[in-house]
Amino acid sequence: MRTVNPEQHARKRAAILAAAAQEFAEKGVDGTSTASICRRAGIGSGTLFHYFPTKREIFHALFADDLEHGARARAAALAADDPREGLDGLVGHLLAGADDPLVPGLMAAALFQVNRDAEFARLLGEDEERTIETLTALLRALADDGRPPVFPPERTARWIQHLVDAVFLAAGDEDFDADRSRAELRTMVDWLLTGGDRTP
Amino acid sequence: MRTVNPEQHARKRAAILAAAAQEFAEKGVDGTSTASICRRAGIGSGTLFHYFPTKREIFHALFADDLEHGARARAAALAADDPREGLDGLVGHLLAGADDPLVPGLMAAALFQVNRDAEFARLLGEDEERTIETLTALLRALADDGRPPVFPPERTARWIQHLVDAVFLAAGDEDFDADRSRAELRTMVDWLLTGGDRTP
DNA sequence: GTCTATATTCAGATAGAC
DNA sequence: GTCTATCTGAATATAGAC
Repeated sequence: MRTVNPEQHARKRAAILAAAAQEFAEKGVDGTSTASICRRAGIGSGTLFHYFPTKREIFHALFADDLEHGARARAAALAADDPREGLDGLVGHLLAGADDPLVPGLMAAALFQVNRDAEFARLLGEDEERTIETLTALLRALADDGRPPVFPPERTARWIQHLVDAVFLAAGDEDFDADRSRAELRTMVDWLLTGGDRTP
Repeated sequence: MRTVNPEQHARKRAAILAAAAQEFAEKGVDGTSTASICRRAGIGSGTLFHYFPTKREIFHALFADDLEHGARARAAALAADDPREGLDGLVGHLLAGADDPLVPGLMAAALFQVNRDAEFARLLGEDEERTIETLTALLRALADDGRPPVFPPERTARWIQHLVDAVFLAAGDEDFDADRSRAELRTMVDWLLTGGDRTP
């Protein structure tokens, strides 16, 4: 009998998600029809629903895949020798992908969906919570090590998250330069961590 | 003959905008029908289109009204005796309204609309540009006065704008506290302006 | 109430793995 | 040769605009 070929399945799934991402970024979730996703992916509607049960789940999967990478990045950050190194690595991971041209459209679609789709809100909310927890733990480790941040660890963690969000928001700007923004963000994080102290 | 009563007209217009704001925040521009705005405002569809030519224009008006306040705030900031005072005042103005419960929904709707409605994008884009110009001018004045910011004036201005955006984004969070966020933002702006120097 | 748009289902057709 | 993964596109159901 014929069996599932995991590689082939994964490849096609990824192709469908890529097509869906373009559509969602351009027209949002509600404005995108399953037919247009099928057209772009070059498949029939039956195939689409063979891979995903509903349109909403396609959108969720688009983000859920990234969240798994996030979990690994958090684990790596906590396992780092120096909390400061772990923190830098995690921030670097959070900023990855900021220069993807689909970011502005997908960000708008996601922000909109968070207000209307409770399950999606939970999905993103839990991931953000985990990130805050990890950042907070790293900041506490630094504080215990005699390097306390400017605000309390939990609030500093929130602000690092805010700064990352700000970079993603700026990604839609005319003159956005991902590398420059990343460098400036690092300077600001550095200040949040040290208050400008230059004691090595 | 019967003449328009400007006060009555403005009152009704404001009432319609308030009803529309709720609908747009909940369901976005495309998801909102003119019928639902009429229902919430307690008016007939004929009345709605007497005040506004199209649904899109209602959405534009919602923001255009605020932008006029912005123009006045910028003028006041430039006229201040000390650039630092003008800057603080302008930042305060930009943060006003962050605790309005409709902010998360309207922010999502606006961000989405910017990607799809060129005229709306121009409306917000020009206002943002003016704000950046004003902030940049104030920062240059400070620099000429021997108080240069951490990044070049133009980039520092962008970051102040980004930080304000980030606070608005955070307004949807569970434990959002507008006053605390405002205070923290002021601390960070303070650092952007001085690099942590405590020379008075 | 009618009518359009579109998410989802289903009955089949094809083809690869055993 | 059989069985199932994979795919298709017409059919269905339904929501919402007018």
